[in-house]
Amino acid sequence: MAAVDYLSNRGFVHDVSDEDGLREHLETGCRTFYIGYDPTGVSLHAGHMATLMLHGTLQRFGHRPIAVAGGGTAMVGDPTGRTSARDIIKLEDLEHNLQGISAQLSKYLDFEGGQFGDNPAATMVNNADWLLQLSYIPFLRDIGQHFSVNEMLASETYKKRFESGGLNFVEFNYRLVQSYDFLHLFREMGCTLQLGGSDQWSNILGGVDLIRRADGEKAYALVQPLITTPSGEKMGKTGSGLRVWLNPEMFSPYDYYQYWVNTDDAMVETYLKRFTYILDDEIADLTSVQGEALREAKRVLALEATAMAHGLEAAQQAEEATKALFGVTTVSANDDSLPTTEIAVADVTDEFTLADAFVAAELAKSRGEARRLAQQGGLRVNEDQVSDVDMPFSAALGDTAAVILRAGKKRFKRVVVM
RNA sequence: GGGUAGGUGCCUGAGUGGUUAAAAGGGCCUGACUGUAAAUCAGGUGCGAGAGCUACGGGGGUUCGAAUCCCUCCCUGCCCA
Repeated sequence: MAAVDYLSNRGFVHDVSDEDGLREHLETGCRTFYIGYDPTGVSLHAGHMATLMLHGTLQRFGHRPIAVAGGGTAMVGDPTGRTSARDIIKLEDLEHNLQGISAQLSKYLDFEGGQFGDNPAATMVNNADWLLQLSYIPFLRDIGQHFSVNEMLASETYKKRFESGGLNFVEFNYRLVQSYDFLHLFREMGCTLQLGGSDQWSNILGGVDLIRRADGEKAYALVQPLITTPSGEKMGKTGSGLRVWLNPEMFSPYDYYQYWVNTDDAMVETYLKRFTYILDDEIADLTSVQGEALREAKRVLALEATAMAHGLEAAQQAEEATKALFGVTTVSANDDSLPTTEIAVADVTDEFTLADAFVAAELAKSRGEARRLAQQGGLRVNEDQVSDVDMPFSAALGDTAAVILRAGKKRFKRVVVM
């Protein structure tokens, strides 16, 4: 199947600059393409999944991916889709962020080459390397001349910013800078295609236009639909607003698995298509059912997504823990693959109450909250409902060294006294 | 640079000297119902066992008492240059 058709079937295509041209282009050789990653955090999160999958998919079709870390553009700040100016990031943070992100990219892209047949290796570059050297006057002369202010002002992106408070000159230049990236990669690395989310459409087209105007050459743009939850939220946050980080230190594989297994019924098919490499037929089978049976599809989704981000072993552990907690078998407090909080023996005095333990395990923000939860019947030690959060933790512990604390139906922690 | 309107809890947004830890909505949490889904319903939602403490952009002041009045600084929008 042609790459373009696969992407289209899987729901990756929101807009293409020249679909027939691109199909032809991708079928007649190994092409170089890029996606930009914003290094404003130390870790990517589930909101980046769509991008990572798009990136990895095309590599599996034998094309060469470039991941562009926006080290330079992060210093400018993309005004797209924002109602206020982005914080401009500090240089030292940037370095740190780039390291974290590149480690995660390697889970989704093959930087060695040959992992999926004869695919070329992916490369990562930092646009700070060329952007920071630019001289203002030559840039204005060579690049600025190709951009129409009228056109930019008319665009939805900038119009919105005008209405909601205005934007500064730095942000206004973002379009030129990102377009220049594409031109640079085209010239230096033969990159002819830029991918992104549909919010990047105008920025990416800016680059396509620039390549045509400056060098008289053809380049392509393809953007994918942004996925929102049925309640209209962007992906990548839990209900309580926590980011679903890919870094296991920041968001455990168990929680990551839970994030996916809790997928809304209506989104299961979309997610399977976009976030796994499972074949179409199998997806069709999994999603042909209704009601409770859909949970199997969610299980597969969660396992695949977790395995990709954290490895198969971690994903299976998360699945086991899930079965134990929500299934018939009981959880063992001795199972050290469960998310665990360690408490020093010395801390477990008679003053240290059950409420303190729940706070320590991050299942309650304060003792007051633990108390409220208990009143509402939401706290458990192992299987037993907690009625008195002021009892010493040691009493609840008995003569064991580990217990399972639960808050509500879905949150739990294994607590071990060391 | 001048004028003007603002900055309240996770968010939107009331409150203009005293029962205001701060209306109302949203969000979130817990429970019921379920399928670890959605929808619905009930309760909860600063810290503290409590006394009490801390909170309405920052700092200072007036007052028995301030989110509310005064001074000052910072920030944002709008209009003019």
